[in-house]
Amino acid sequence: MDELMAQRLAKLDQLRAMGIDPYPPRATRTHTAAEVTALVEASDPVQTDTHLAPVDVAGRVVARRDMGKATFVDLLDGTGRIQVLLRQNQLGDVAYEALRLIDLGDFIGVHGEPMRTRTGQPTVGAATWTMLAKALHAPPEKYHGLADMELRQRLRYLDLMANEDTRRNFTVRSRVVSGIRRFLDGRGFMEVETPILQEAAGGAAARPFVTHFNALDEDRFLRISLELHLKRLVVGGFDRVYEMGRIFRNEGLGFKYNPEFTMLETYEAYADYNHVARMVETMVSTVAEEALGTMTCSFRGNEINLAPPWERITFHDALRHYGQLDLDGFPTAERLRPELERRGLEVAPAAGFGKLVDEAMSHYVEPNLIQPTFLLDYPVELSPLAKRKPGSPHLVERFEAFIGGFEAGNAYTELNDPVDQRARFEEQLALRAAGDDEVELVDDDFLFALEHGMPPTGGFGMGIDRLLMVLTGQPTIREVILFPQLRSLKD
RNA sequence: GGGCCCGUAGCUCAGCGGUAGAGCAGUGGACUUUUAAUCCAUUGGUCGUGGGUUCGAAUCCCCCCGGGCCUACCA
Repeated sequence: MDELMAQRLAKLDQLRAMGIDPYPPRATRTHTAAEVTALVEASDPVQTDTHLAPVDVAGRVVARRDMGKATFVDLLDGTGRIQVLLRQNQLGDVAYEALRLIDLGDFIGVHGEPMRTRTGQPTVGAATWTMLAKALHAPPEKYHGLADMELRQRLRYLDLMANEDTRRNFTVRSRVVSGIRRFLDGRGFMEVETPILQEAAGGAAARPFVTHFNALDEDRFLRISLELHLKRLVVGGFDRVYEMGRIFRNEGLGFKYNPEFTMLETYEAYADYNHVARMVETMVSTVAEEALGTMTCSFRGNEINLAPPWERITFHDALRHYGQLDLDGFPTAERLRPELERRGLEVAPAAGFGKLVDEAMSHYVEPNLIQPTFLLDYPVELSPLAKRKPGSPHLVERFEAFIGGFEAGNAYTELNDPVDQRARFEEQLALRAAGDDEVELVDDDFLFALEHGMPPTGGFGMGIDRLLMVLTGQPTIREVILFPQLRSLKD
């Protein structure tokens, strides 16, 4: 039925008949592909008879060019490609004939001298070869790679095998994540882990996933943010904490949405949102420089420069500037809604002032914030966990960071007044009663913690996946998540 | 959830009422410095699934399955 697989299974049998284990438990490798290339580059660049000491390389067979009594094979390992040259007079007739049993996708090891070919290509001239692991399926097409989006996501290993860009994106992701940890650790932050299964999912306005804890016969919610637990730790006396971990929101899929995504949150006692802004622009630009070698990147047709300082503009000024909308003239939901409707914006009937303002901002301001920008001082209705701005009781000390036209981070001077916090939760409750089901829930346990005193604190949150979209220049979040959510396949 | 588009060989794609095609991969052959190797020959298909229209369906219509883009809610 599956003829290609049957052929490969037959080759397995032939290998075993020759006394060769097609899946040996160990491999010998003295050099990676990159190391051999460097070794050859560092030696006499002219092709000569000078002999370098033999090396052992190992990798997946990704290309094969059979020339009769000489065969070229390209091996791919974690560091890149290396060409090997297998010649009948070097290997002997039996070992050379056995090359028939090597297919694309197999892992082999080669022992031989590093050399250059006539064209100067660094190559290992094989003295012997070893089967390391036989593949039973053919790899994707060598030139076009794996292009089908669905296959690339469902069979990510094939995507990684075939497409160098994919390998690069996830390599960058790894470097960015470790770079962020290094940056924060270097500033005296302590990494902590807080519960994913929670009795109440708070800290953000989003629908949670629900699961059930059998032993206690109680429902649990998967966390939708990290905020409330991290602040409890600040109450407890950990001055600088952060967590980078998966959070879950029971919402739709889209080019910038995956229901599980990685969130970074930091909390720094004795800092405010101005401190945080300086830290964020320094952190993102530093990490970009480390991971990409540059502070500029290309995203959705724009060249983005991440070098600090980033642009700063207040929420009010931005709406005035980009939307010709002056909130001073529309201070309540009752006044603002008809104005937005007059302008042709669609707004939910249950939307309170906060949601209306947010809608206006998303429509007029957000798409214009291509270069990194801090949008400062949000309306209090939109930010139930942020501290009010002195002298402006309707504003809070909050910023969102925008890059490439969408939100990449969110920060505030944390609300540490437990009485005000309780009042804000209750305002959210009123919104819920009015029909908005995506609001902050009252969290009495968190309030009890705040009542014990939390120092003035600057907090920050950032979607790592979205940052990665910008840094790698990928147009969809699925390109920076190894295994994005997909509908399950039914027979 | 709504709109538009896509599903053909292991992979990348043509074909869009009249005998199912190409390139790569595979198989056999030639070739000891190639590198998208080249050259000769050749195997391989329930055309996503199920129904319908038709003398005849990969092609037209409908249902379903999966995916992509746009759109709405959420970061």
